[in-house]
Amino acid sequence: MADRDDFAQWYQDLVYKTELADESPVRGCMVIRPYGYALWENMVRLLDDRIKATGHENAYFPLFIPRSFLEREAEHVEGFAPEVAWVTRAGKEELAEPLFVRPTSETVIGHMYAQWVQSYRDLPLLYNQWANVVRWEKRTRPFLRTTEFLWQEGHTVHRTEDEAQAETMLILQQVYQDFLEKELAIPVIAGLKSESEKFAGALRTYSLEAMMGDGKALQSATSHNLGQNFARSFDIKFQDSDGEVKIAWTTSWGASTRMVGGVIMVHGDTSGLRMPPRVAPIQAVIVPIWRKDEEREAVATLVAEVEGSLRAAGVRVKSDWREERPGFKYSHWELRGVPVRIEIGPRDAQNGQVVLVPRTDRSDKRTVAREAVAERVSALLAEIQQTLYDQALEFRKGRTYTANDYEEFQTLMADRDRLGFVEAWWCGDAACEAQIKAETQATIRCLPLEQPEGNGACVHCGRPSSAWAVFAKAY
RNA sequence: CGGGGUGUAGCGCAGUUGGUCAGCGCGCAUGGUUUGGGACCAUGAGGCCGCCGGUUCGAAUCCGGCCACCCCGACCA
Repeated sequence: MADRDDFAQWYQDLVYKTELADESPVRGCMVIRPYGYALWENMVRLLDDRIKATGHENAYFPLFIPRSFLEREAEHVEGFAPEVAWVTRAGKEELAEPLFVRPTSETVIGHMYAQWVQSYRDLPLLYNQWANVVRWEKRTRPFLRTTEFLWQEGHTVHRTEDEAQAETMLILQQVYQDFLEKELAIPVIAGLKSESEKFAGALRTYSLEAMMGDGKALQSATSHNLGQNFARSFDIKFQDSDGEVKIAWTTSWGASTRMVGGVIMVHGDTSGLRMPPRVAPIQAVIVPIWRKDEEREAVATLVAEVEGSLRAAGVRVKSDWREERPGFKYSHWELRGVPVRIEIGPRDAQNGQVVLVPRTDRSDKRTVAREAVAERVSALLAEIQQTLYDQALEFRKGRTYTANDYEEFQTLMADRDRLGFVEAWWCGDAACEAQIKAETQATIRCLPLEQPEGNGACVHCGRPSSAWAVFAKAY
């Protein structure tokens, strides 16, 4: 576990050792275990709150979709066909029309929307669904890329292009960016995807890019302005107030269990996970310490009291009464990333105090009076949440570079110990982008929303460029 | 789908000139001593050595075929 030099191995070991997930009998699929699922549930709750707060409603659409639907949007087919799983038989019967397992639901939802939208008065239509999807990827990694994964996908319909664009940005920034930064303590860069990296069938794709502990980028959420592409293919039309029949504008946006991988890779350290308190399945763990029976009794009384007051204060707390030595329990919970450890031993029972130890700094032990525990733990959780964010941002800043020429660019991308984000001008030519990828493995993660003034020379070809891009190796 | 690798106890591995080669560490069970940073002792449970076939008196070990998984690429949230 201490070996983070082999980051991929460190990551995988951590996922399994901490019991977040386990391998399944089916290649590329994983079992999300209770500890991992509890984390996901907390993420779902906080993200769902934001989705609803911005006016969206949840619905559910079917897992199976008729083959013909996939073929309706040309770019969409091309993009997803290679990784689609098919159902061709039910029992002994061959199906008249094969069904595919949704890799995403634009098609079936578009089909339904066409029936539900008649008038401009029906708009906007703002629905979201929480679902599983299947993409038959060649190469998988737990949470980061699994054959089946869990996510939410929002699908909206609008009257005007401006409205659709506003929705796309609202989701990107007010929903996803806010969620990632405030709840997961993961700083992200919001930006526009290049043409070659955009969603199959979209007009424009925006994403949030986060830097992992090895300097690679993880696309953590995406928001697509689909323009009228899907509306045209699926016949989503409405009669406007001027009496004219118009084609609608749609968006879609998604965030998945991949974000769990982000939490691991952004915050994890050589001792294991570091759960952001806001989503930690267990925010504080009480480790009772005793030798003799009478000590245990005195300790138990204080543990019960502290546990009660923490629970009353809304803290997710657990007492670890297992017959193990304290040191064993410390490392056990550190590995699992519990933000705060509370040690309660005979000395503490005697003095009416407890010892708080933040996961972010084990040497920072704090002795707290029993009456003040709830307040102090709550404050400490907030402090840890902030510390994790600050450290992640600091790390990203330290590994973000500006490349003035291609040689410098290549040097940066080749140095494993300094690997990170490289910002540079880009001419906008897909050929240039492809060559950079072929030569350095780095891709354009996004064109950040915040663009510098003026323009410069493309880092690859030197032609005049007005686009400022973030390049990185990506997951 | 190309290149490389590995299949032996729940996990990690050793054993592969054919015959005390069914073993080690961790974990697990029971009992005891321990307990403020990953304890120790004792006693146990647990494996058709990936699968199928062949060679042989005898195969984890040699031969042939198959399967699975992992790593590195191309594809991707």
